[in-house]
Amino acid sequence: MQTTRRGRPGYDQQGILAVAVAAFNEHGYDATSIGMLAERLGLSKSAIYHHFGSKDEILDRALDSALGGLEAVVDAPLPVDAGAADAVARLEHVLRGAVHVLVDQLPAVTLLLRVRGNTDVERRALTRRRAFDRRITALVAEAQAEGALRSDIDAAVVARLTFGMINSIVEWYRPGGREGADRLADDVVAIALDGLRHP
Amino acid sequence: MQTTRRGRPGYDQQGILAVAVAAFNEHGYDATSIGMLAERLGLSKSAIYHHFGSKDEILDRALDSALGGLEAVVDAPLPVDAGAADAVARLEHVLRGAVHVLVDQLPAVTLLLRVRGNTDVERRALTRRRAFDRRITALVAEAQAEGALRSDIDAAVVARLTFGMINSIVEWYRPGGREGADRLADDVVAIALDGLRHP
DNA sequence: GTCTATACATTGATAGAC
DNA sequence: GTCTATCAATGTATAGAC
Repeated sequence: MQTTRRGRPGYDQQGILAVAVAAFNEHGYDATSIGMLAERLGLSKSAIYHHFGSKDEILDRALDSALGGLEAVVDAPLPVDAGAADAVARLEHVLRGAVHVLVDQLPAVTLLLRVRGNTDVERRALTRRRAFDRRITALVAEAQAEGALRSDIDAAVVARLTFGMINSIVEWYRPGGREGADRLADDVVAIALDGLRHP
Repeated sequence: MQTTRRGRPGYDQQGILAVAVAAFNEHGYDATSIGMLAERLGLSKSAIYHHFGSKDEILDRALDSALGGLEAVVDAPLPVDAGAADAVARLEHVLRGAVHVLVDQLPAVTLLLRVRGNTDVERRALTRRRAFDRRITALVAEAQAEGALRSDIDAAVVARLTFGMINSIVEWYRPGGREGADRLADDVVAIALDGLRHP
């Protein structure tokens, strides 16, 4: 890890990455030139190429960070005890975890959600995203089989619509707003599981 | 309207528009060059400039089409009778209508949802989108005031999450799939209003 | 670790013939 | 309504000095 900052004026990869991801989200990856990044960083274009081999590599690092965060949520869905929780409880925990990853890594996840698969880097990221989706769908199907969730809607559709709701948070959530991540996760779970209709 | 096709080999604006929107959605607006459009159309670059003044103008036309469709849904929310329906019924009707517009104008709406506001054309489209969002939020607030919807979640958050769910349909829905638009609208309304939990 | 200078491809857009 | 030819600007990336 060369994340340790020693020389004062110089940037390290993390510093450049943060600025780059912000710029990618503002203007889109393609519309963001290396020159624009250089300007924001107060560097020359070639200084950036000292840290990253290509523009694609910058994107690759950012996407890996976001995917790692999301994968960690489904990899460790156990809240406190090791007791085998039912599928709905695990699903609810995953939904809350995903909201928190979205909020905590807002720029990287935002970038991830806009990837369309036009380059090798983007296609690899999409493959990992699809694997994530399949695990969510399996969890939904399990909860349906347990009789805890309604079974009149296809599990894959449920997974897509529910995560569509969660993912849309990157479109409007800004840190420091009225809504905290915990409250937001409560709202998402409330709508997804119990609906908007007044009880 | 010069949509009427007279000369056989020549393209009209609509024909070019359809190909352009598809390309924009595949590669992103910025990554799609006029040269790529010319190639797909079997035309030269300058032939395209005969139909549209600029690349921006092509985007403008496409976004206007998508926005018009969505605005029509909230402008005429009355199903059959002119009787003043309650707010929940009107909201449900708007949700279903939005799903249908998404499915019917999938390419144009997909493009609209990816706009970030980097040019004047994009900013104008975003302004119209925000006006649409405000009308949805008002409808939700009205339904909450009537006591039909739960009031423990902010109306604006409800509107954003619900339409986040609907908008995410463009990410995976493909015409001709198992799920028809009507069925999909049923699923969205079922989850949003009544939730996933087994009754 | 940063710079200047530059190579080389591609871009959006225009001019003018047919 | 379409073409060829061309422009100026901008893009990614590299070479080599400090």
